[in-house]
Amino acid sequence: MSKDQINLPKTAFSMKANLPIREPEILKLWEKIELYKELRNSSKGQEKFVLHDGPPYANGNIHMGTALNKILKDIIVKFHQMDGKDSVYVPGWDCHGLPIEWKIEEQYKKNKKNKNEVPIVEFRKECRSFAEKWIEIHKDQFKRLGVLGDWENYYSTMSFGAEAQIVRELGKFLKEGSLYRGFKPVLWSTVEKTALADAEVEYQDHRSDTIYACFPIKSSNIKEIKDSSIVIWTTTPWTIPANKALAYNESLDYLLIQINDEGEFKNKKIIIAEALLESVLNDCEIKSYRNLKKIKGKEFKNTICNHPFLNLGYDYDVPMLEARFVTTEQGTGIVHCAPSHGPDDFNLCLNNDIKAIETVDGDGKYTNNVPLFEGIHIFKANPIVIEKLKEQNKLLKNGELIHSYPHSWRSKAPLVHRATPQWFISMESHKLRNKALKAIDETTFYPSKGKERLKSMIETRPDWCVSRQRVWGVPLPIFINKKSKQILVDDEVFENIANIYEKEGSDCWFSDDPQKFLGKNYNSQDFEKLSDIVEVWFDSGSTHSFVLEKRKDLKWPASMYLEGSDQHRGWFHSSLLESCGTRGRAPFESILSHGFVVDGKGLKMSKSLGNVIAPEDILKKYGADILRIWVASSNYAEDLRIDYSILDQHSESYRKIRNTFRYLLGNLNDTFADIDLEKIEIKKLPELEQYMLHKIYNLDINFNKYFKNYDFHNLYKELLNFCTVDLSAFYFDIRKDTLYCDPKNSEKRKSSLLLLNIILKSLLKWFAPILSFTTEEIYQLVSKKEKSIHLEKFITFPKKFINEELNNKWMELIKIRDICNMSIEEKRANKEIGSSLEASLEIRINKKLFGISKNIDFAELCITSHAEILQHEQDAIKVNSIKAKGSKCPVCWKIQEGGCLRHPSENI
RNA sequence: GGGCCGGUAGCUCAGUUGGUUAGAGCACACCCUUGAUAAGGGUGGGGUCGAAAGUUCGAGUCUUUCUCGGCCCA
Repeated sequence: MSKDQINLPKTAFSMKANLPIREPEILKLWEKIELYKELRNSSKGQEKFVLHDGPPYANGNIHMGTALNKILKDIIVKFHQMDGKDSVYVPGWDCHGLPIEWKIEEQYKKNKKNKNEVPIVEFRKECRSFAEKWIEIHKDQFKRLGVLGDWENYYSTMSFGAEAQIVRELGKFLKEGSLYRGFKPVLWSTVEKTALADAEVEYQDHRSDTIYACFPIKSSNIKEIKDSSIVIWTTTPWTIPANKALAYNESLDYLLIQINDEGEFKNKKIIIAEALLESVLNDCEIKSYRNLKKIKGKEFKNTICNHPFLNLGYDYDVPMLEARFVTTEQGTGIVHCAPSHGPDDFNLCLNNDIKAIETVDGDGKYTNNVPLFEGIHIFKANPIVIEKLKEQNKLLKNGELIHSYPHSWRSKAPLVHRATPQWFISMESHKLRNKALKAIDETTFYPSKGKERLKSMIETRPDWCVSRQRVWGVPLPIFINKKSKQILVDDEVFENIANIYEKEGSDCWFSDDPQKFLGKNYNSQDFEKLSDIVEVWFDSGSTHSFVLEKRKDLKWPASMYLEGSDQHRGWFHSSLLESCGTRGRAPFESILSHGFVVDGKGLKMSKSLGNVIAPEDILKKYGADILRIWVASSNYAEDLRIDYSILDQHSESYRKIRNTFRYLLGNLNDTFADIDLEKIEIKKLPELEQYMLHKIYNLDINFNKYFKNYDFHNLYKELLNFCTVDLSAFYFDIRKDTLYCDPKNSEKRKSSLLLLNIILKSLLKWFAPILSFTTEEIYQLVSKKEKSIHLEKFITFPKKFINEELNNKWMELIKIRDICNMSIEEKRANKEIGSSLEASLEIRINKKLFGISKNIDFAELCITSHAEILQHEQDAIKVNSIKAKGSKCPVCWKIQEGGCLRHPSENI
């Protein structure tokens, strides 16, 4: 029996994918045909969908989080493109900032160069070329993932145009008056006279003076405590002159006690946390005391104290404020707050309208804002503070403590928190908070929980500090009048600076004559030029202004911002504030946030756990399409797990999908007919084909529903199930007989080929945004219509595909088929039957089922040689399988008595 | 330490307003096939829904506590 008599599948589409080799070839094709340009040309005039890229930092190789982010973006961009929109994607990079500064400094260290001896402009040039280098590396890595975008015309926050626009944006805040000069504590070295970043800090043991100091109650709702004192403990007595508040924890219990010991404090009443009673009594050597009252923390609300130096000119109120950072680890359970000398203190005070002021200058000496202490160096102030406290009878005890304390990595000198002049954007002065909250309400969030997350952050955040004392960034375009101390606010000056940056970048701020920036209307002698730079979140928060607004191919606001959920405090946040401040609304219509990549057990990836997987490893072992399946099939609303066993399982699914395509291509012999769906005469098709068209229509409805909600894991599951359940195990299996063994011109066979064509076209398009490489590989094999699958649009299926009645009927038929299979399996287990074609079915069904089964060939449906249907009153469905009688047709392998009717000449 | 989010079969995910024996695909086991063949088909096993307590006639679903994990803040 020769095999040329049957129509076996034949295709050039290999079963083995070999994605790591094949995908780069497809990338070359996309480059050759200039796919991104083609996409733009072909979508001219269509409604725009603009997913605005959140810029990754141009530093270091991409990791799984970046890969996830870019692939998710690409999937969404491609979906909208195929949905008929002009879906534009312009990738960008965040370039300024500390991490790059460090990298350059590290290089200096290696080469024994001193940063301070390098001119700023030269240093900045090195930062710039460092960022440029990484942008190029990232570009290739992102392209390799299959991400389509305008790679040639990407944006960066360090482009001259961006730097210029950032100046214009700041100018808007300055002009409005919401950008103001304030003070904020930063880690400061009085030796180097400079601020230090966290990474420049070394912790070493340090001996500090400690004090227990008393703050007398001035007024309180608790009447029993009015003649008593709050006791605080601190390791920095020199900050007492800068004290502005006391912090307590409302969930702690406190005690009012009276000291009985002889001495200065006899009969004095003090308040401390109950949990710290023992340690305070011990430290302060209090032998005898009386417990007067227990106080709940929350009762302290609205209590006001006096400063211990009340009689020395410190005659302001010291309010008690509620703070969660107060613990019972050490001290008294009440913390003294100097907003100029601690971040916690600063934030707490800021939220209670107590601003930090300049209490200590760059050298470490008190300023004239501090009575009694002006001109004294803070490191020499402790003994004086202690002495004054004693003098005022406010010192319960003093001592010493050796503890871990921050030091400069260069000079090894101890550091302090010092309030330095900083620039803030007010959340309140021009109703920025309200505008932002309203904008959040007008934004769609995927998943919806993102809305509350962003909202609660905006509701409570303090004013936005936009200045940094660093080098690698956009200089704050601020001049201060030396005499009046007024900030220069002049549109012409801002625009002049912007125009200069536009031409030559912002380096010149540090090197050129200030007069160049001031123009003709002001004399540079009269002004101090600031050397602060803009914090990088303002840079990236402004991308909408120099990317979305400036480029003709984009639109403002963006259709979507899409980032990891950490960006609720990052880019989503800063973009929202910047845009609400300057334009009164959000720069996005929707926000999609995704979770974090964790390992197979749900733990975060870390070198020490050894559970890190790099995108590169996956690309080498599996290919980008497998990674893209992983993205599509994971629920991004939560954290996304990945390990090799998970990837192995996804690559199994990929094989199933690939083989589905291979079956289609094989039976179509790699020839593809583009069928006009509207012209199909559905009623002339066999019922099985009609039923499949209904399934396709239904699947497309779900597909669209899921896509509209960006619910890709359900969408992918739906497609995968269609391939395995409806095609492979059902339609394909049943139709093998017809496709292989019917004459080529048989109507039934032609109908099936028609379906295969439709299925191929549908699957290619449905899968294209996810399996970008594999669908292209197939498209290149069969289609001559367009240059790429990605230039195609989704199919609109004709309504006439719908046939609910038929669908209901076939759901019943499939139930019967399932029972037939169970019956065959019984006989198979007994070794009576092997292949299902060795079986003959006796199906007994009730009247109703019998009615709908009249024209149905169950032998065909169940792939048996024979099937008989009998009407039975009792049983709904009962099936008995017996071994088929007769001889096996050498062509179609059916076992029939009296020979095969289809292949009579082959019978022996 | 605080805030927010989450924990359903080995894996990826469904589970409407609380309502029958908690579902799908993959993986697994066994069988069949050898004309999708490093493929394909069939059948089957597998979950005390993170834990405990509570509300209810009834809880995967509501409440509380705990636990584990993630993000942000400190």
